[in-house]
Amino acid sequence: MAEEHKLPTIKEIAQRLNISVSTVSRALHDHPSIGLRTKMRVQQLADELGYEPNKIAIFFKQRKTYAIGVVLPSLIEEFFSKAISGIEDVARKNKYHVFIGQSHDDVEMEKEIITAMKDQHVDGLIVSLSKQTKNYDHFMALEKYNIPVVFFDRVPSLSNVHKVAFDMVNGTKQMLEFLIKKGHRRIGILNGPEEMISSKERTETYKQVMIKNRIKIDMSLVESTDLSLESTATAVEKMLSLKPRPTAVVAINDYVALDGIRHAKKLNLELNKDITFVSYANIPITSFLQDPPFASVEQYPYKQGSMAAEILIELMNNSSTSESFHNILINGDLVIHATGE
Amino acid sequence: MAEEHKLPTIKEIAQRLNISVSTVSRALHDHPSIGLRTKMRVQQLADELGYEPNKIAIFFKQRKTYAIGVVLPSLIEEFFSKAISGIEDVARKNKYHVFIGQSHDDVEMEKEIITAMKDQHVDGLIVSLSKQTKNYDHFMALEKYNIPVVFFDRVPSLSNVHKVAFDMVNGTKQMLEFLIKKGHRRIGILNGPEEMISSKERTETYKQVMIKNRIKIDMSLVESTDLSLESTATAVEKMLSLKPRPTAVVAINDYVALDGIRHAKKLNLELNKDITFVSYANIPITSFLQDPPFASVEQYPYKQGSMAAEILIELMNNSSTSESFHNILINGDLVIHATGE
DNA sequence: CTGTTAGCGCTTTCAG
DNA sequence: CTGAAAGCGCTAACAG
Repeated sequence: MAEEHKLPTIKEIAQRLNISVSTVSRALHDHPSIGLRTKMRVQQLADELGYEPNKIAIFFKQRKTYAIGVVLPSLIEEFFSKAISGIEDVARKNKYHVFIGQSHDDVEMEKEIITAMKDQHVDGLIVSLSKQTKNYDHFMALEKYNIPVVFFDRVPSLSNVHKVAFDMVNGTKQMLEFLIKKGHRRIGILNGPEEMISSKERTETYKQVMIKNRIKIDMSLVESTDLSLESTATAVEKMLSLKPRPTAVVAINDYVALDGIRHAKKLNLELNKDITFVSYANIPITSFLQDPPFASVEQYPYKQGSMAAEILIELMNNSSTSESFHNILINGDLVIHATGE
Repeated sequence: MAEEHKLPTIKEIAQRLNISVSTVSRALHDHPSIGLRTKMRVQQLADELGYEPNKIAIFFKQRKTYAIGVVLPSLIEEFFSKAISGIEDVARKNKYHVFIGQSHDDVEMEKEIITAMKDQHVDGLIVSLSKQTKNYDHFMALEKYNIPVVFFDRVPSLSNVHKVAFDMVNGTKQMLEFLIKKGHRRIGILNGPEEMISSKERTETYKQVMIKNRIKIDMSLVESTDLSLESTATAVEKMLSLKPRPTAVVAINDYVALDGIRHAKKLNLELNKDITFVSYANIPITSFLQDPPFASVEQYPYKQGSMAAEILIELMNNSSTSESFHNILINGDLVIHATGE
């Protein structure tokens, strides 16, 4: 069945045409210094034989693979799969291919993937950090191989790296101001793990907005979850048993918000009346939900991905000049889901 | 910043040690015929210099890339991202890397990706077809390059290919028998595009089960959607305006079922009483839904992915013998979501 | 306009 | 036990 047809090479073309391989190579590349006659003869024979350049040989020779690696926590989160689409589109436009690796929020896995990608000689990397990652040595080591890295969404707390991230400060301000304008004074936060920069930023912004609006800050209104089911349940429970209960809660993401909503319903609280939940958007089917969060901040994952890819491509082209570091902030937009209140 | 440290090669090690490259190569590979002394000297210097083999050079030499390509319609569907995880796990265990490409259900895109992967010299491919794909020439062409292909989930209607798919006949039987046992006699089908094998199988099984249960077949109870929003809306509308109305509806997937459910509610039908919806599972957050489908058939995407990968790896190892074709059917299981009825 | 030659890094006969 | 040499397919500097 499988005929061991070894594929034709420029060498073979050269022999058949009684010319040199370099001429063939040049002809195939439409080099200006090749005579039209030979060019055509070569082209034609190449077509006849079904010649296709061996990309691996070319990669080897050029020291370039036209591949970019993408490392992220999980494809299952719609946020990331949308980001990938953004990356892919930009990559394709620039003739690059994309390798994807999932860290599943495990640092060791993340390191493994990075190593694998370095071994495969990707020309550059786009990374969203695992939840566990606190040390960035495995990324810094890539400099040695001249592999540029652009981080997105979950970015390191370093200034000497390239990154694209959601503007948490601004997004959170929008949310809080929105709630305050609606009359809420007692606003809770269901925050993420304290190690994540975004969590810190959320807390800081919270304080800042409260001060600006002359609302006294009550840190018992800020609960953290490591995003596991149990931890989230505990946080939600604590939050809803506070006295007095918050009238609005900002959750780190839609899933956490939904957990809060379920719990509130169990307590027979009327949604968007006794208590309002808002969050940062990351689930697909809000429209099918009975009680969606009242509003969420859209984080534009496709845009984050495509911007990261654009920056990376720029870096790969001017590998020489690493003058300054990109630090892009993506502005979120408030989207209202529910009606009522 | 970026030091042009070119990476050490075996040649360099050889020179420094005043031995030949072949000896270095063998020493590094722990070849039995190399003296312990030299072996150790080489190993040590290699460590000192931070030597790492140039994989691209090796790929080039070995004509093998240890990469497998995965082509599927969309990562955003949880079904596929879970399948990927299955593929990745098996691949990693066998030292393979995974390239992913999304066809976005576009044949042209699918062809492009296949070409790109062929150019990158992947050692094998795992594919779930785009909705549009009716002609399989671009896959058949891969034989020429000795790239084996394993299809999964959306597989071609050919017998001379390797494939892993959900057992639609069995899954549909389970569903229908379940409904019939619950007393339903007038059962509708919201089917997928007629070109998809699975749709045909669903219809055939429907007829078969009806006959077996001595229920007269009414083909007006079978509606098709091409899965676009409009088409689904139309199909749902037709289905629910049939007289008499079906008391149960089997939908091709959860999204279609949810559309049906929404529409039924608009008509003030009581769910799981006036009308019951069931479907084939593919959404993540059933537990958060107000009115989930009453039951769905779990299709085990992770398992489909990992089995496809295992078959592929087997094929890549014995590229010689393409004796017979794998044709695996995965059994679904009925999962009840709602209570009541 | 075309050919010769060297070489990318590594593996692998074939000879010692 | 070790070395020399060829070669994978392609590009490009150099020389006509």
